[in-house]
Amino acid sequence: MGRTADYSRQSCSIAATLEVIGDPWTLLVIRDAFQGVSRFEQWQDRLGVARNVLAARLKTLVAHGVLEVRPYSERPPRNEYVLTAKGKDLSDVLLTMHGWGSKHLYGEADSGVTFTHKTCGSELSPRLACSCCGEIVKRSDIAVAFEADRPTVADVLPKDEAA
Amino acid sequence: MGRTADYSRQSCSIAATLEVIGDPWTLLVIRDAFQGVSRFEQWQDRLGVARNVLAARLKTLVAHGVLEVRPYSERPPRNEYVLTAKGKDLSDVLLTMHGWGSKHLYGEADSGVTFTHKTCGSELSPRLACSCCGEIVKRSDIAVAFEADRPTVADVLPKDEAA
DNA sequence: AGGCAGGGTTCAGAATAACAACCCACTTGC
DNA sequence: GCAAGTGGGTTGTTATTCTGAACCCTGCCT
Repeated sequence: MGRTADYSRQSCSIAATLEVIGDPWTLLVIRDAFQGVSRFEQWQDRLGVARNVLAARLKTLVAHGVLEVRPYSERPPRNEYVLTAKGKDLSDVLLTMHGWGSKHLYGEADSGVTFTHKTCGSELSPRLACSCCGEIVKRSDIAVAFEADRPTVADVLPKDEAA
Repeated sequence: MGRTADYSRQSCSIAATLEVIGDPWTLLVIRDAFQGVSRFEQWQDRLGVARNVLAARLKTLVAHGVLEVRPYSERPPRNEYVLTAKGKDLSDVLLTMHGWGSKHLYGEADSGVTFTHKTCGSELSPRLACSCCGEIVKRSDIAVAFEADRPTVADVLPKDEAA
């Protein structure tokens, strides 16, 4: 389920990541999860997404281990969805996307959501740092390497047989 | 064009960014562009995407100023597509996605593409740093703020009247 | 001329997303 | 006790989008 496109023959972490978060609405669902949304109706209200699509997205995010189902009521049966550690690690992706959009799309206009870095008080505009040496990464300092015969996306992701 | 989903009523840099790069295949097109791909046939060979979809994606990326058309031959007329500065700034998004996929999807398996940080020689696993104070950003150090009545995505993006 | 390459466009048909209605298990109001 | 309301979905239909394959055009090669 999800987009029609099939990335599974690629052998690339980016393609694999897109297989998980690349469906329409998915990343906005995750964005809202970071802002504390955890229930079906809340997402539905905020996004205006079709209910069946939302249900499908939540299901596949759970299947991929990004969200976790947590029953918060037995009678009547009610679930909420919370980010797992894996899901929380997507914050970097969201923040870099926010940074790019703020810089290149909104410019000075300023969108409705801003992230502030508490320790220094400034509005966060993230740069990438190398976790090994701590330096800010410049594009020119990056070398890309290709290796053949690596596992494809299909090898790595669980089948979405959510039938 | 693109995904059916309509994010334009949102007021959020993330949604705006998704409006530009959220269509199926788009981010893989950009990934390949970073790896030096600049011509129609190259993308088509590497991605296996339908030709009309590829043509549509290139068109909207140009419309959004992520790619730039450059004729490299007059007779016969031939175009190539290269990343603009705006497009090159998407490297951070690609790198964080690669980092997440490598860590959580491929794990030790190692996908076919790796990024090396030349200055320290290690495989790059990016962390976010605050461009203001230079510190590595921890999730707990981030405060989210909402402001009402900001321009929506529709206000900020050019209409895709690529008719 | 015939074949081929690059860069597309134009179809039909299949797979999704959108929209709207409906269902079920309670809980609350009267 | 029963109607209405709420949360969390499912089940249809319709409308778009993607896919796949064929086709077009300009020029180069032989």
